[in-house]
Amino acid sequence: MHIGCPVTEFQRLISGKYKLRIVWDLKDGPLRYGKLRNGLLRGADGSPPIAPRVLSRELKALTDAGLIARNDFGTIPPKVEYRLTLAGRSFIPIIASIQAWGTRHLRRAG
Amino acid sequence: MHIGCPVTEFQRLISGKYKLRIVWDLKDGPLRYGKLRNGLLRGADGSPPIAPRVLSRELKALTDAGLIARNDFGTIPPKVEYRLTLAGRSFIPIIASIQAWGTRHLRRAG
DNA sequence: CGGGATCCCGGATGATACTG
DNA sequence: CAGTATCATCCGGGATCCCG
Repeated sequence: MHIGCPVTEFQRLISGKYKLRIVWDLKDGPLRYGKLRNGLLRGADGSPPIAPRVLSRELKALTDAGLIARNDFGTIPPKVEYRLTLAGRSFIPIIASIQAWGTRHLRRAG
Repeated sequence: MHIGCPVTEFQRLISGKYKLRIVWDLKDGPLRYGKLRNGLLRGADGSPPIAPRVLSRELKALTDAGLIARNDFGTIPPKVEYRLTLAGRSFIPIIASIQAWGTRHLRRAG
């Protein structure tokens, strides 16, 4: 596949409702699937909880993209950790900018 | 509507295949609909050209979001310009970071 | 506990034709 | 020139069930 424009590619890369949030939530260290899931639940303002399929899907996409890495401990019961790769970590400042920008310019409508 | 997390809100805001590109392409000054359209065509690597409906839709969304402004000259033939608002302009550095990051980490596969 | 398999739905995207 | 109307389609997202 061709890459025409890095911006457009980025668009595709983070397409997915929770991708940025996932990367962001991993900034302080590895998290297990369940923890990640619970973190994404925040906003009990009526927003539906994330479906396992969706979280799984986005985690896989981010892993394939090289932003995060999967650590399967292979135990019973299962334990799987996700952590940022170097590429993923290098992206954190940008999300921070986004967050700052959003806080200033997306100030709630209601 | 509630805003849980600025990052998630941002996700929603730029959801749309070309939104970031549109903002980015406007950074050097206002552009007319057709110019914008042609600019988005780049990447004649087989990627389908943007459908008028889609461009129109994204422009409206960005306008509603307050990132760009629409200037209708009301002439025949029609002339409509789009330009960044202050909020939109303040977002340019972030897209620049994204571009820089993408150039470093999304290095083309082919 | 961490998902995979399956089914469903709505919205986003795309192609084409048409108009003020 | 700058869109809108219309129709077809694809895909992301959600819900549920189940298994190792």
